[in-house]
Amino acid sequence: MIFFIYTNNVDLVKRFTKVGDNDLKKITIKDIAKLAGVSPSTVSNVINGVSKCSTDTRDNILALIEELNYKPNITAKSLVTKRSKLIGFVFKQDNENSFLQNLLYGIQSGIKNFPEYDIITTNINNSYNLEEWITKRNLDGIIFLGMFSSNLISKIQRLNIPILLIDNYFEQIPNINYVYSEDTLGGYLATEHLIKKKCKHIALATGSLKENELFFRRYLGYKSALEDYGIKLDGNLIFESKHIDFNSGKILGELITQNKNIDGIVSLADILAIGIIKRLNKEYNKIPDDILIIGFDNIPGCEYTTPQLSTIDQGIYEKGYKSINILINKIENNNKDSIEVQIPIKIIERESTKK
Amino acid sequence: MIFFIYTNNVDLVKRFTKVGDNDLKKITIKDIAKLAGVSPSTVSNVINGVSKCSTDTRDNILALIEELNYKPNITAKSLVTKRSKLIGFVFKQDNENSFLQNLLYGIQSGIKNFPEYDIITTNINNSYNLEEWITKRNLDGIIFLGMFSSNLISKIQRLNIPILLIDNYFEQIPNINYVYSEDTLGGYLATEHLIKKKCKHIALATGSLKENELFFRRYLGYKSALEDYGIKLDGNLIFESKHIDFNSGKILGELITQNKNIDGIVSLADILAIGIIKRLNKEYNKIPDDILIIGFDNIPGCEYTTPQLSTIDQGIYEKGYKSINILINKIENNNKDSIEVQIPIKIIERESTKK
DNA sequence: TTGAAAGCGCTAACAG
DNA sequence: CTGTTAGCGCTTTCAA
Repeated sequence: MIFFIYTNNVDLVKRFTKVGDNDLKKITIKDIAKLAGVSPSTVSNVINGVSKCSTDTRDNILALIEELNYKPNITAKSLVTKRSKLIGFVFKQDNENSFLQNLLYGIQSGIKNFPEYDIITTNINNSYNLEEWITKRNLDGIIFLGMFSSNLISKIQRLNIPILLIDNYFEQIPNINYVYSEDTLGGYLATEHLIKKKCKHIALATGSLKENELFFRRYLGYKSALEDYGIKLDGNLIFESKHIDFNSGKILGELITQNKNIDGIVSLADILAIGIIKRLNKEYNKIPDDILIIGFDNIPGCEYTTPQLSTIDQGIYEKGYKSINILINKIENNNKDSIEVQIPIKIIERESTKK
Repeated sequence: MIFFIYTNNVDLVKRFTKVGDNDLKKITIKDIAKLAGVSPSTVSNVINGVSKCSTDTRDNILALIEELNYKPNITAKSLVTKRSKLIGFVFKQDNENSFLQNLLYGIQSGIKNFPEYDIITTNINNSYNLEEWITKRNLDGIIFLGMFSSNLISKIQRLNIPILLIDNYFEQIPNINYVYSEDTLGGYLATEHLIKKKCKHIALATGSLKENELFFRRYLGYKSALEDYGIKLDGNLIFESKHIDFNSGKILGELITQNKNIDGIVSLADILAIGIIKRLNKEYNKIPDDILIIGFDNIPGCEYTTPQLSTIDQGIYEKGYKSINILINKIENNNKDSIEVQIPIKIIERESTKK
């Protein structure tokens, strides 16, 4: 039988426990208790800071914990407390989430403020049973990135754990938390930016406005800006795409080239804008001389295009960081109120609108 | 006191357990046992398929499990089996991992072949104690993406769990598994591709050849190809960059423009190539007329540039998918042999080498 | 301020 | 083929 020790003071352990020279033992709360000459419950109390005890025993126990590098077994703890300290993170493949890395990195960094917690990820497909996953792992909370059906979300809600939606806008179901960008403002600023550059016929490239509230909000910003500057909204200048990817962008680009009046494009997703640029460059190399374009998201690809794409930065890292903070606070405080947080956006001017 | 039921047959439970109308109860193995009129261990045996039992009791138990939608509590199981069924996935922010999403998606998809297992992620920074994380969560195995110091890996190894390194080449430490691409072949094919297009002075854009074995192997392919086609390797045509990102690419591009002889570039990372293209386009718009360029990785950004970047596709999704498979098989079979798997690469010809 | 005892939900001998 | 028992490492009453 081999045990493992994760301690620097093997001698101390050997002195008090039956551990041979070649054995290794993993320290438990009992070991600490025995060495400190107290009961396991006292050690547990000290660790968790519940009920006070004499400074002496406290210090003694803490010193031992430190010296033996004791780490409580989270599994055992979970079993009794019914908390896994595990947060689920769910995302789909289908959206061009070039920013997934950043977001996940933000989440991972943010969760380090809560040393007990960890992030566990999955994706879903038709046959995948998310409820089972949550139940099986006894998740304490869950984050969804992007659009998921309200049907799914409602189901998950029955499991009675805090839910946080990133970049999703549903009918406001209680006990669901939202983190998104200042999307409407972003749409406004992007449009205003073009207006101030003297664009008169500003096209809108977007995902589905009926099915995707995210785009709809950005669209509202576009609309308001036009109104504020006395430009009439022209439905013919709105180009919707079901899919949000590079090739769909090229298709929109194709359509846009057919209207020679257009002198500005607000693309509500960078990846569409990148496709549009690709298509426009093919026809005539006139960005930004004849036509300006601005995107939304600030994905890395914005820098790769020629010309480089102006855009609305949506603070992706911060989104992840904030999200995990909010969710864990909900969990810890057992707070059922629904919260909505907007991450500030900012405009990034690059070559595609430099005139 | 409120319980939760995750079952469709509340009545059945109520009949046998003290559960009021408004209570909900979470099904345990004891419930199944009681309802089936057997002992918990028998249920456990059936679930885990150990030791045979009469078809009758078996069917009966299975039917109940199905009907009550019983899911074993993985935490309780972990506590006794000492297996968390949790695989750690560690990556850094610093490399431009535009492919992280794909890779992670591959991992997540692959892990669905092992319904008990899940993937738990973290990143590391200077102060982060990875060993503590692994210990705390009692991880069954761990995957590293990219370069990590052999120092770190050795430390982790002491924890005695299977380790799998993706895109990393260390001195071959035993019990460590490797998944990487056919990097040398890729370097060879990329170079040969340019040679066949009549390039005579082929520059190499790369990360550090001393510090990063990944690039070194790709470089070996470059070198072999030149040899095979009787072209002398010219050290002046090798451009190393410490960092692998877009801006470093632009810097390399700057250097490359200073040697007017160069008529082909093999870039051992797409992201460098994209920067190079950006810089070259500024000077003279002569890709692919005067100078060809091919990258390595096939990240989405390859399509966004003008011209679009030819490259070596390294099967990122498959890498993730295979990796998790290998690792879990190691765990399940308690197999200590070290394994190395190469994911096949293929050349993708786009505009930047179309001549 | 501390400890004894029970138990979270499961598995693993060992008996029967 | 099945049940009894003990116990994983921790927390949580409750009593001392």
